[in-house]
Parts: sequence; structure tokens; C-alpha cells
Amino acid sequence: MSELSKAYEPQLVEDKWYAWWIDQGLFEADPTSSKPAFSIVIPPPNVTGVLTLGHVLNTTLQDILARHARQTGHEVLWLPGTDHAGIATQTVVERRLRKEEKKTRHDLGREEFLKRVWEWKEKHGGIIINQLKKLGCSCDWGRERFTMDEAYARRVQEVFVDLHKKGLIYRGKRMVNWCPVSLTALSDEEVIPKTQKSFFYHYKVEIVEKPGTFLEIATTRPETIMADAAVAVNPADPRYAALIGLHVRRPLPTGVEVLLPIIGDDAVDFEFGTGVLKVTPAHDKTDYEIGLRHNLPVIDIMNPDGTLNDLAGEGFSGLDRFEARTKAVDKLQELDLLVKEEPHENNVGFSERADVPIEPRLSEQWFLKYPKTIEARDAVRNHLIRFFPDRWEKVYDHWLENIQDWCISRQLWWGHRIPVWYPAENAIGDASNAKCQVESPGDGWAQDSDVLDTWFSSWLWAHETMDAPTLAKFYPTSVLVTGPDIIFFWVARMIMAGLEFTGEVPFKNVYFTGIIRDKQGRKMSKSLGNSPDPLDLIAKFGADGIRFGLLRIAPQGQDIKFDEQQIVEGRNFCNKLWNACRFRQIQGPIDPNADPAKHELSLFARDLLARLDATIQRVNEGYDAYRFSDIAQALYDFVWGDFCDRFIEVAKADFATDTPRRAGTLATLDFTIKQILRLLHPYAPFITEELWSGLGLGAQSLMQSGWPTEGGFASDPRAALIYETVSKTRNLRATYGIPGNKRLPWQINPSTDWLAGEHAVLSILLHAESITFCESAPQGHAACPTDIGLIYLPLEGIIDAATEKKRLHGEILKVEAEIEKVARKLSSESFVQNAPADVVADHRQRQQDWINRLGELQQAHDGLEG
RNA sequence: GCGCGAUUAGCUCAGCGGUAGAGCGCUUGCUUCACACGCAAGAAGUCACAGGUUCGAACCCUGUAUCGCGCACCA
Repeated sequence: MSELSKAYEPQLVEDKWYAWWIDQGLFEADPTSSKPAFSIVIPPPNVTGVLTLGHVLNTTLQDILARHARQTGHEVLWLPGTDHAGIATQTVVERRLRKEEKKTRHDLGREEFLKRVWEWKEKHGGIIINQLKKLGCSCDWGRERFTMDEAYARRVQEVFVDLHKKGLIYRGKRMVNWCPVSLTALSDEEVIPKTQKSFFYHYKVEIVEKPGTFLEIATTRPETIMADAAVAVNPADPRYAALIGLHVRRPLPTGVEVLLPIIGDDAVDFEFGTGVLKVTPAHDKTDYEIGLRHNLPVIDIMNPDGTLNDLAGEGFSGLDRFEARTKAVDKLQELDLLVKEEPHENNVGFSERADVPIEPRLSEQWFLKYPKTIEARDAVRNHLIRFFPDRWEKVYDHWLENIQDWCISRQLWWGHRIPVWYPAENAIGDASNAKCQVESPGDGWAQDSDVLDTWFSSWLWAHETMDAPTLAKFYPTSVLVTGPDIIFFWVARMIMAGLEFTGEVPFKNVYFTGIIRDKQGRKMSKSLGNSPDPLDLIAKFGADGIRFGLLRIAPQGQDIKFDEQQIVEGRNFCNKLWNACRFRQIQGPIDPNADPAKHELSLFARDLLARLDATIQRVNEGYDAYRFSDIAQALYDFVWGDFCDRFIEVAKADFATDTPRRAGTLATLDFTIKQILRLLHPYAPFITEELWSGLGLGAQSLMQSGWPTEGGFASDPRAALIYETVSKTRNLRATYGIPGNKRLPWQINPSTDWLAGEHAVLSILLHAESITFCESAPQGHAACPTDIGLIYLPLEGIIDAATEKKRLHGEILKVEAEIEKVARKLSSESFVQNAPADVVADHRQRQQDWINRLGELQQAHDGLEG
């Protein structure tokens, strides 16, 4: 083959290999295969979304698992697809419509609007999928699914009908979380509490039966005074208990006299505020419940869009809720009822999508009483499903323990229409004569106008994306890789759905990724503009660079502070590997079947192969424990440190002249490169495939070449002694400002008998002009004690005696400190008596080694003049 | 309020009972025939704080502080 280029250029090879993999059908899952199954369903990204770093992390992890599974002999299904993302997608299309045509969805009508959304989906739906391909994802694309595919959508509706039949789905008038911007109900999980700096407004109301006596009330929402139906105190509160049964005058709206009863209710905390609570059943969840207990009227003063209606009275009607708040305060001031405004921090629920405070609102919605909650809890508690990291088990359990019914209807158009039919258009919402079935009962029947929560379709994703043979082979899936932010939205619900509709858990393991943050620790977000475009990064550094770089800093379940530098390092690592292979290529033809065991090997080769074994073991352990950054680090250390920095450098000695070691060293290189490429392939699929092919290691894809097993090589500690010695001599050079490229005449008085055999290697590593072995200290030389003996350099013209004395003195101080440390430990009776014998022996040995070294240094030091 | 994470070199993070580590950055020297996306050497840390367990603690236990994240009806 042609010679490799000087630097790895990912742009030139990535597309080619991806097309080839597809062409070879390597990502296709065969349900009839006899191999053990390994399966993952992708967490479906929003159909109109674009790739974020979060996706990169998430899908790279899945790709690593999928490729690793293929290499270890599994039949792999990685099932891709997208989610219709109800609110998100509808909002995008509506915004566009407003901008470009100055129209609302109501101007178009339901049918026409949905046509537009589908058009939008067709246009933008493929973007993220293509981006995943750029990343190298090995999904079985022929099985791509969409949550609104015809068959899938039908199943969603069938599931609704089924649960309705079982009595788990019901329609009810409840307090729900209402988003005044999206104009729909939301589930509790879609409400994000945010701490707000607001005000506590204290105002007073007169007690009707005791003119001139006032009660002081503290509220954060004075704009709802007009909807108050009572004033509540705790019956156990001595300050107010006697007032229960009396009445107060409601200050707003002005112009009408409304008397509110003073009621007693345990829900009132008398420590909080003034201990007097204004009860607003229409606009607060707690107040609604109090209202139910006391039979209070529900006075709804708000329109769906958050403006006030006519019941709010003159001057408030039509105002936005926040304008109304200011105005209500002014009004109280005018009436001389405002006592004070106090700065106050409180938690306000925000709509996840629209990012505005939600309104608690009484409304008719469809609710689901979750099925299989007990079984779902047990499945995780008894480790039928394992969470990685396991701390999420507690979070999951706690949520299920306190689970509330799920509001599943949405007042949107984009989504799965609720399969409930009413006898006439004007009867919509009246459950009394409704029919719950997928098909229309016939002419004259009108379908419920609402759609289902998006998660009511995605909770079926693990099984409804598969046909019968696929289910038989690949379900339950092996592992789910997702973010902990959707543990309730998706993970928990999928477990319940799996148990309810398949009788099995949907997956065996769940790996929760961390969340990617910027350098300052903030979440990536569009508005902050701190979210780099992964496509730019791929273009700049290659898909392998971003994959490896990101994975190396993504420890299990810990949030990740993103820094482009990490991607640079990933790219550099790829280039390092590339050049190591290039070095090998320059030495001559490669033997794809090289077997180092068949050769006489240098001690360095044996040491390298032992380290390769250790690396294989580290990597395997990493996969078992889902410790992905450990795997990346193990490979980085081995490739860069053991292979390049050490072995390739000593190998140069074997290639400089035609030595008997040459064949063994070549075989070791070939074998090790082969194993490295296999081990690294899941993390860096493109470059490894390119090298595999380029070096002629196999005609088949690397993906099909199996997984390395440990070769059982024993390490050779002599290698480390040489490497350390070389380090010492380089330090010597640095101390005297002797450039690395200056050749030096070394003399060595060896302390071992095997050193002479390594003459050529030492010559290269020490960058020697000559190396001679001696048996005693030569005249006029400085001595450097090392693990393999005393090494000498001439003083004349190279070493300055005074500087060398100083350097040695520095070393002596360090060694003395070490001796002191070990001695202190060994002098402790209790340590010697209680510590395990081998630990004590270890310390003794260390002490002896340091003492010996000290002696040598002392001698070298004292032997110098000056 | 309850729960969960984090706190180790300037930065990003490993290490989780037996001599404090890596990469980047920094300083210095190298166009040494794979790689300057590189090589080599070096400086740099009372492992947040206080107690405890242990022969021995960055690591285990108990508190405290700071930051972050969940959960909870506190108006």
C-alpha cells in the first residue's frame, strides 16, 4: 500500500468508511442469528432538533457499546429513531408562522396547520440523523422509527384504549399545571421550580363583626385577591382561633362588597407569614383543597393566556397577571390597606418549554393512574434492572413511592389524538356518552380535540419499535444510555410500560451519563451561546478526536466541564497513533499474522506485551463496570506511554543495524498494533479502520476481527530499570544545559551482569558518542548512581564540578527525606507488630534501597573537587 | 426542610486504607532519520475544615463550610 501521510487527516477518510460500513451491512441486526443478542434503543432525539454535545456523549457511548459487542461476538441491534416532541415542534412551527405569515395556527385551522408541521418535519427531520452518521454511529438505519409512524401511532392509541378499559385512564376536573404561553396543561414533571426574588405583600382586612379590628394577611400574589373565597387560620393558633366563623371584607375588586368567612384549617402554618392565609381555590393547589374541605366557591378570574377576566373587576380585566400584581398593590395602597412590602424568596413553578411561571388552573383533563408501580419499584430494588451509577436507584424509588396520577392530555394539535369519541361536536369533553376506541364509531361522532403527552408515546419505545421476530431476539434490551434528567419522564415510565405491556422489564442495565457544562459549570444552552456546534468540532478535529477527547473526561455519571482543549487532545492522540503506525510501515512489510511468541524477544518486547495484557484487562474491567473514561485513559497510557515513548524508542536500536532481535521486535510491533486497533475501535472507529485497512491487517472490517484476549506474557522488570536510568541521564543533561542532540562519551560501571547485551539500546537512548563499560571509577569523571550501576561523564569540557556537587546535594536531600519518612514508620512498634508482614518487608526493602542510594550519592559528591 | 453529588498541582480531572498521579498550562533545552497535533527535563499539592476509627487515612465514620443538582403544598 501507499505510504501513510505525515499527519492523520480525518476529513479524507471518515465519509468513505462510513459509506463502506453501510454498504457491507455491518450495522444490520439479524434476528435469526445464533449469536448472543445485544441491543440498545436510542433515546429518540427531537425530530427537528440538531445535534448537541449532550447527544454526542450519549450516542458515542451507545456506539462504543454496540461496536464492542459486535467485536465480542454478539448480534447487535442498535435501533435508531426520532421523537415528534409535541410542544417543542409545534412551538417552532407556530413561531415561524407568526414571523413569516403573521398568522396563528387558528388562522390556518387544525388540518392545514398539521400539514405545515409535517412539511417542517420532512424538511428538518433528517438533520439530526445525518449528524449522528457523521459521528460514526453504527445504528441499524433500516429500522429507523418515528413516534408518529402509522403503526407506532396506532399502538399508542391502542394502549390508551387498553388502559381506559382497565380503568386506569379517567377524565377529571383537577388542578393542573397550566402554561399560559403554550396554552396547555402540563405534567408535574414539566414544571421546573425556580427560586424567585419577589415580595411578600402584607395587607389588612377588616373583621366585619368587629369594626375597626383588622387581620393582617401576607401574600405573594395580590392580583388574585379578587378570587379569594375565604380567609383561613389554624384552629390551634391562639391568636386567631376565636375569630373562626366571623367574616372579613374582601378589598378587591372595589365597588362590590364581598364578605369572606374566616375558616379554620390545619393546612395553615401559623409560623409562616402572619399565620393568616387568603384562600384562592381557583388559583392555588393547596387553596383548592382547602376549598373542597370547606365547600368554598371557585372564582376563576383568569383567562387561559394569563390575563385577567371580567370577574377581576373594573381596571383589571384584560390586564396581564404581572401587570395586575403591580396594580393590585397600588390599589391596596390607595385604600390604605397595604401594611408593608417585604423582599421574599419563594419557589415558583416554571413551564419547562416556555420558561414562564405556570398557573395552577382547574380544568378537565385525562389522567393516568400508573400501572405496575409496585413491580417497577421492585425491579430496580431487586436489581432485575441495574442503574449505573447506582445512586439513581434511590431517586427512582423515591419518585415511585410518591407517585401522582399523570395528566396525559395536552391542548395541542401536534401529537397523537386522544382516541375518544363524543356523539356530537358540542359534546366534546363530556365523558358521559363518550366511546373510547381507535376507529371512529361513525358519522356524527366527534373526536376529542386534545392530543397525548409526548412521553405517553415514548414510554413504549423499547418494544413498539420492534416487530415480532426482533422482539423475540432482542427484547428486553441490554442497556439504556440516557441522561438522569429524564429518569422520571422516560426511564421510570418505560419500566412500567414494559412490565404492563410485555410482562418484562424493557432493559437490563441503565447507564446515566453526566450533563455537559461549560467551563464555568453552566448548562449548555442556546440563549447563553455557550454550546459549541459538534459539527464544527468534527470538521476541525475529526469524529474520532471528539469521541475520544470527550469520553476521556467523562467519568461515570459525573457532570462534565467541557473544554475544547480536550478535543484537541483527542485529535492529537489519533495523530500519535497514526504516526506510530507510520513508523512501523517505514520498517518494511507488515505481517498480519505476526506472533511474537514464535520469536526470541528482547526484554523490552516482553515487557511491552505484558503491559498490553494488563491494558486488555483494564479495558475489559472498564466495560464490565461501564467506566468509559477509565478505558480511554488505559488506552491513552498504553499507546502513548508504553508503546510510543518507550517501546518504539528502544525498537529503533533493533532497526538501526540488522540485529538478531529485529524479527521479534517487528512481530511485537505488528501484533501490538493489531491489538491496539481492535481495543481502540469502539472509541475511534474511523482511524482504526483506516489503519487496519491501510496496514493490510485484514480484508474484512476491523469491526469483524474479534476482540483481543490476554496473551499471558510475563513482564520484565529490567525494562523499567533501563527507562528510569535513561531518565536520570537526561536529567543530568538538563542540569548542565547539554542539548539533547549532543552525543556524549558515557562510561558505565554496571551493577548487573546483563547490561552488556543492551549496549545498542543504551547507545540510542543515551544519545551516546560511545559507551564503555568499566570496573572502577575513571579519573576526572562525575558519577551518577542509577539502578543499573554508576554512570560516568567526563568533567573535562562537559561537567562543571561545582554545579554537579550542587545537583548531587539536592538529590541527597531528597533521598534523606525519603529515608527519614520510611524510618519513622519502621521505628513505630505498633506498625511493625500490626501491619501485614509483606507491607513491613516492603518498607524495609525500600529503606535499604534508599540507604544504598544515599551512599552512592555521598561518594559521588565527595569525590568531586571544589 | 429532606436527599444526592462535588471540594486533590494554575486549569480539567484520576486515585477511594500502605512511597500524592495524569493531561493541559508554565519554565528550560531539542527541526534526534513516526509525530512540533512532537521529544526531553523541571518547577508546582498541610488531598475544603474539625473531630473520630486504625499500626497507618486523600481514601472509612461523624460533624462543619462552600458550590451544584433533585425532591417537598409552605401562602
